[in-house]
Amino acid sequence: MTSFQSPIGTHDVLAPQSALWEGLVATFAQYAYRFGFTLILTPMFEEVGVFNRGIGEGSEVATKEMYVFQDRGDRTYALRPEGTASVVRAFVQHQPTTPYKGWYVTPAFRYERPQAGRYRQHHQLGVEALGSDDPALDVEVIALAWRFFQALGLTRVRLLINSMGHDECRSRYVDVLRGHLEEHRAQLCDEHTVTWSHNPLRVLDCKREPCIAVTDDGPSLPDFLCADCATHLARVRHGLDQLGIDHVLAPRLVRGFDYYTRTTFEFVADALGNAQNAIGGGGRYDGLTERLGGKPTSGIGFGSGIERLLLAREAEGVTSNLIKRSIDVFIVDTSGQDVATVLADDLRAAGFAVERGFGERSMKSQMKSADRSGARVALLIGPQEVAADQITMRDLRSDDFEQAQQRVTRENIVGALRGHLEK
RNA sequence: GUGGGCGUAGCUCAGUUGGUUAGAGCGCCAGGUUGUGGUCCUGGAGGUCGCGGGUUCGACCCCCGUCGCUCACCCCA
Repeated sequence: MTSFQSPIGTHDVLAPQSALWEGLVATFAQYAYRFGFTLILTPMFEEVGVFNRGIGEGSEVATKEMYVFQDRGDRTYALRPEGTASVVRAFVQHQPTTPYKGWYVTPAFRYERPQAGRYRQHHQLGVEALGSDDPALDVEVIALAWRFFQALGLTRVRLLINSMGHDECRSRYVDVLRGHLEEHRAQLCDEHTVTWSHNPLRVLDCKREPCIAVTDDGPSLPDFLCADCATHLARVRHGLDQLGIDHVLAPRLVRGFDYYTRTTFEFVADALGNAQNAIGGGGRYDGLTERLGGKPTSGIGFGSGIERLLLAREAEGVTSNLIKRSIDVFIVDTSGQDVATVLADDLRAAGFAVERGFGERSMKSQMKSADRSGARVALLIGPQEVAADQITMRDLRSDDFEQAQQRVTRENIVGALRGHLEK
């Protein structure tokens, strides 16, 4: 019989790696709550229009990378390629009181060729805050991300920030940019000599020398902001300065989704040496609720890729665990399994993480399992202990047989164990 | 979608110009007398050499195809 393996671009995560995921998500949840966000769960698939209208039909993700499928009722759905559109759809549907602040953790799906830091199923955590256009909210969202990265132990992270303006500022800029590109279209890279007029902003994002040269001495987006948008950007930057969050203005930062207005930002991990070094990003999307059929409501959010965060930690050599995931006690029972069964239940009820030997294995063999389990203490139960209604408590970190080991009565074991582990 | 590298035991890898029963380390299991892990010693289990064709007296090795992994371009988390 042939076996199966995980689909292209997907991965199974087992221990001990999975403990890093647990710790990372728990850390994010903790910070999200500190900042006043509550958890939101939305379906992993949506009507395809949620994403087409949300992130923009012309975007790379919507046109080439979505997992679209028909269900048995002939409805057209798509697995979500990012987090924001679903949350905003839910916001429009349920109309919670504002300001609404939700955090999420979710798989995201994009049909692409996998490579370092890029997968067909990856995982994002993020927040969305709707109902206020106060730049102080932008600052909070960015600060949450920043503090979270710090908590993960990341130090080599740069924050790039820009403003897309609102519709009018942006279209004025795009017009001028288009003119500039037309004038210099012959000097653009091979791809953009053909496609520059379709979406001029994309050219800013191009990493090839010719396009960089052309756009470098072209119009700069921040110069085209209206007074309100310019003030907004300035106040966001002022807030970041107040918090000591270093950032640089990145006039060519436009990002891949069409919904952004005003503030956009991206976190780059310099420890990641490849092209997939963006560990998070986001921005303000003041027109998105309307595009999804709701009332005008301003919003801002950010998303971050779990796989990339873990890669960045690894690249920086951060080894902290984030969460404890080891067992406290291993029960070795050579008198049959009855004592172990009840003792394990008692200890678990008392809050200990308990593992035990299974099968009629020798004490030596079970001790070996105890050692490998990482438990600090082994509890030994053999015929002698059963006869005396006692348990032998052995500290596995010690190599001194006499000191490491003591007999405890069955009824005192919880207290003795607690006392020992707290030492 | 395009291109480079790679697929041998659970893991990391050897495998000479194609030549008998395919190896190592780690891991796993069991022993090293009378109930005790981590070091040491001994033994053992475990592989359709990714899969399918082809060349050859003979293929892990050569050729073709295919699947997968990986890296890069593009784009993004």
